[in-house]
Amino acid sequence: MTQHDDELEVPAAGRETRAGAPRSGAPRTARERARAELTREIKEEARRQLTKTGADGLSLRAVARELGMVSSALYRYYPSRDDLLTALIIDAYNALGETAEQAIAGAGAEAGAEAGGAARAQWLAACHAIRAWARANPQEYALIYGSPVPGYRAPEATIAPAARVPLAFVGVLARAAEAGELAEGPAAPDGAAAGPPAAPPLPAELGKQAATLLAALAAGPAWPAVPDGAEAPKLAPEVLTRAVIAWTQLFGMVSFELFGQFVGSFEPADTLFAYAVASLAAFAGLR
Amino acid sequence: MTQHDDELEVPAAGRETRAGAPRSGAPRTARERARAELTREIKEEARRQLTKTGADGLSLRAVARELGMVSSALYRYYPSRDDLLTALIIDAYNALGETAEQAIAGAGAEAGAEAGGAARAQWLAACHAIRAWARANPQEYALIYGSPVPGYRAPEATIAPAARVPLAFVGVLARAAEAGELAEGPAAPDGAAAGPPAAPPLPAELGKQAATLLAALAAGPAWPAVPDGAEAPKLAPEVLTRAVIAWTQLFGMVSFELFGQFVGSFEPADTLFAYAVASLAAFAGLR
DNA sequence: TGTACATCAGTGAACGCGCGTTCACTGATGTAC
DNA sequence: TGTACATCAGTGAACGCGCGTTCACTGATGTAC
Repeated sequence: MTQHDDELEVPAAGRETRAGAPRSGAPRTARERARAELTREIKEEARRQLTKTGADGLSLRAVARELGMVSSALYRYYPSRDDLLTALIIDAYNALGETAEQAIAGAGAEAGAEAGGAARAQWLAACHAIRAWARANPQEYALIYGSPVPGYRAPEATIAPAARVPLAFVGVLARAAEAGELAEGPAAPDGAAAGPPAAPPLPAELGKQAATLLAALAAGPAWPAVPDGAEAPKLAPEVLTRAVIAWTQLFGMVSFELFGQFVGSFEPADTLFAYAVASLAAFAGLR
Repeated sequence: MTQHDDELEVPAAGRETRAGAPRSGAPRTARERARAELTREIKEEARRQLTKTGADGLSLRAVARELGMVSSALYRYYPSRDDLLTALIIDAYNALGETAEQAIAGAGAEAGAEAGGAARAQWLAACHAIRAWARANPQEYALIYGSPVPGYRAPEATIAPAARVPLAFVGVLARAAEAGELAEGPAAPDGAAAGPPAAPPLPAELGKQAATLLAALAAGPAWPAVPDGAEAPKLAPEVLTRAVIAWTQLFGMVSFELFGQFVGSFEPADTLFAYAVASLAAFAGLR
């Protein structure tokens, strides 16, 4: 499976030939170029079909048909249907992750002028970008945040891409903490004036879980979007926990909107969404 | 379709014979009893299979096989696969709705002694009951709150059962409003002492949507769990909107837990869940 | 209470479809000398 | 630069499977007189 995962992205190149050293960089021979291109085309056609049929309607034969190939030819590129699905899932996570990261980068640049509130602007931008992406790519969204495809078990290779969005949010909070833009620090449980979120204190077990996760993040190689600092910034468990809650609210709302739970009530959901996102940014401590 | 929906629950009884008047009540003849029973058994076997295969793995042939019938025989009971699915969906919505309603009723009874906070206890009880049901019936949960089954369009008959949970929550809030248990009334935008939620004011459009929905609820026949009062209780648009946000958070969190987005971080999610639910109850104004 | 007829449940065969995957094969592309 | 061999992409047929739905049928259950 690990071998496959490598092949999914850059199929022949990046693999060792039997005789020589591993090849580097981009494909060189016509064969390798053709292979890389077809691997991409198959994935794109599969994504196109996903749009119409949903995750488990995805059919290798239909993809091959549309590409003018015979179905068995696909097995030169993806060893099974599940591997093709995995590639689509990874792509979707990455696309959404990049969307969020770019929104944050963009909001950071814009809001650079004003002194405070930059982190809040980034947070809101990420939320709105995520919603927009989900609305533009509902089937890909459903693929990663909908009910799991029965019989399919996501391989480890999906974990890192799946973490990009949460990590992006954590990055925003970390920068906010450094810049002193959080309404409530870990040691200041009740700053009355500025309107801090009125949430109950963390239960012990929850605080431990949050601390463990923070430690893992700090130790991990992929602390997000915090330029160069070898040390991961400190973040209070309270803040992380509230961010997680805001995160679940965000995706709960997007899912409800996409999956039709709002029909007949809060539609269009734009205003509700903006209000909710702003409320939960405040809840997370951003001001 | 409307005719079918009637048949799904009480198949032969409740329909008119060609010659006479509509039959009333429970099935009388052996045939009618057998029919009602088999209709139920088919649905239950289908639900059992759902547990293993997921929504679109549901197969009429497999259900028939398990019941020792020939597949075509099922068409005497459900005119198509989609109708069977619809029956399962309606059942799931009703089961979850009833779970929530009973939790509320139970918490109401228990907390009847203490003066205040009854509504808050009911709210929390409903949230925990919903999560427990979802964990106990993950496939049924996925059926109604997961990604929509491609090619299936939910008929109108699902709307009312789907509304039970949100209506139950609204009922709790309505009673809380009457009892003066809400932290923030519609006319009191900033009660400083009691720790009101620090949320931005409602945008105009959102207030209008909420008001429209409230009016529809008041006019509708199914104002929930408010004993007898012909007039629907008044609820501030702000309160309704925040409740909707809490509602999306609840289901977002349950979905994340069930669909595996928490693996490796906040698991077990019990403490996180309790904390989140309490926080958002406060956000909705319950104290 | 008994008979004649109508209704209905369940059968078994069939239609027509689509799927994932394997396998022996051919022809083209690449490599080593 | 040219030839001999190895690698690889794509073909076409096949295996074995399962599905939803239709239809003419039989036998049992129900109803009217």
